[in-house]
Parts: sequence; C-alpha cells; structure tokens
Amino acid sequence: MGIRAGERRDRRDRREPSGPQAWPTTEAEAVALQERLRDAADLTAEGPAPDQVRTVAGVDVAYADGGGLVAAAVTLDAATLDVVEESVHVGRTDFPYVPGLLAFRELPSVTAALDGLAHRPDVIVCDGYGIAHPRRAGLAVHLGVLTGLPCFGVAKTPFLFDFAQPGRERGSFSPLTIEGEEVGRALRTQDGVKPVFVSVGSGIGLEHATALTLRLAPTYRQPETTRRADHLAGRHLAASGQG
DNA sequence: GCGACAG
DNA sequence: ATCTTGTCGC
Repeated sequence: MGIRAGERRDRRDRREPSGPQAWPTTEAEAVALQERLRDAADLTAEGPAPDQVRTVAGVDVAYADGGGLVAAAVTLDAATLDVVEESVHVGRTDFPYVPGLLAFRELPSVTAALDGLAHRPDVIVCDGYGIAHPRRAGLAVHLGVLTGLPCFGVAKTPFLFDFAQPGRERGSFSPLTIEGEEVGRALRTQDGVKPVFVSVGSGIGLEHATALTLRLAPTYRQPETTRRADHLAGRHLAASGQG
C-alpha cells in the first residue's frame, strides 16, 4: 500500500534492490536526491526563443483510485498549436502526494509516456513548478535534468513564495520571490483571469519560458500543452475502466 | 508546537 | 488530484 505522508520506511522494507540509481521510496531519500538535482539543473541557458521552438510537449497525469494512473504526453507544433503526436502510459504509483515531492509521484509514469513519443520535442512544459520550490527542485527541474531537454513549469495555484497580483491584462506579470530571490512569475494569460505561475526547470530562461507560455495560451488560461495532455490522460483513464 | 502546502 | 449541477457571462 505504499508509504504515507510523514511515514518513514527503511531499506529492508523495500521490495526493489537498492542500486545507486534506485528511485527513492522514502521522503528522506527523495529530499536527498532533490538536493543533488538542484545542482545538475542548467539555470544559466537562455534556451530557445519562441520562434526557435518547432515542437513543444505537454505532460500530465490523471489518477484513479488505489494508485492507478494514466500519464499523457502531447507534442504540439509551436507555431500552429496543432497536435503532432500523442503518447499515453497506463501504470500506477505507490509514492503518496507530498507537497514538495510531487515529482516522485508523477515522473516515472511521465517519462514512460515521453518515451512513447517517436520524436524528441524541443521543449517540455510541466503542470507544476520548477525552481519555485523549497529546494529549488520542483517537477520541471527534475524532468529537465532527466531528459536533457529545456523544461519549465506552469502551475495553476500558488505554492511557497511571495508575489503580488499582476495587472489584469493578458501579458502582465509580477515576480515570484523566495527570500528576495526571483524564482518565477505570476503571468496573466487572458484578460481578467487568475494568473498562472511560470518557473523554469532547466535549459531555458524565464524570459523565453514566459513568452512561450503566452504563445501557448492564445485562448484559455492554461497553455494548450497542458490542456491537451490533461484531456488525453482523463479521456484514456475513463476509457480504461476506472475513473 | 500547529498549520500550510504544486498535483 | 478527485468528488460534482447549475449557472453567470461573452
């Protein structure tokens, strides 16, 4: 039944042998890995400007009861926003949702879905945070390091940072800060709607991540990458019985 | 010490 | 995340 938030489990309780690359199964191991990933992220690259991005992939996960899940990856043409290809992975997770450790719950299945794509996208957009994270190692940092691709996050709700409301017009933004350090932006993608929260993961700077997010969200609050992946995962979960 | 806390 | 109907507005 997996571990629960706040629960510890020592080595001999694991079912999998503990190799050097073993995926963490306890909170302590997960935190230790994040502290190494934080240093492996490329936070200096400007990354591709929107005009240089040909394809961009969105990833998301839909959950059933008991740990069952469907991860989806959808690649879009960055210029037209047409779907180029889709991939789903039906699996499960035993890692619980713990704020700050979301990557350990979602990424194994997300990477499996990405592996199902025939072509590597130029950029990946996550549903969650990058460096706007207590250890600067959110989902997008983790996935960027794992894939070696430019990666950033677009989240829907605030996490652990300070920010002021941006102007009401599409394109307005304000900084997300942690102890005075800028870790992302609250970005208004449509006039008068709640802002989304953009933070880089690895291999792309905040300027390009912001510009690409706006380009990916011409009509709705969330970028089309996230919407497409969200819908694909949900559709597939419903079709596969559970939900 | 007790909450709050991406999805 | 997920559970869920109608409803206000363009």
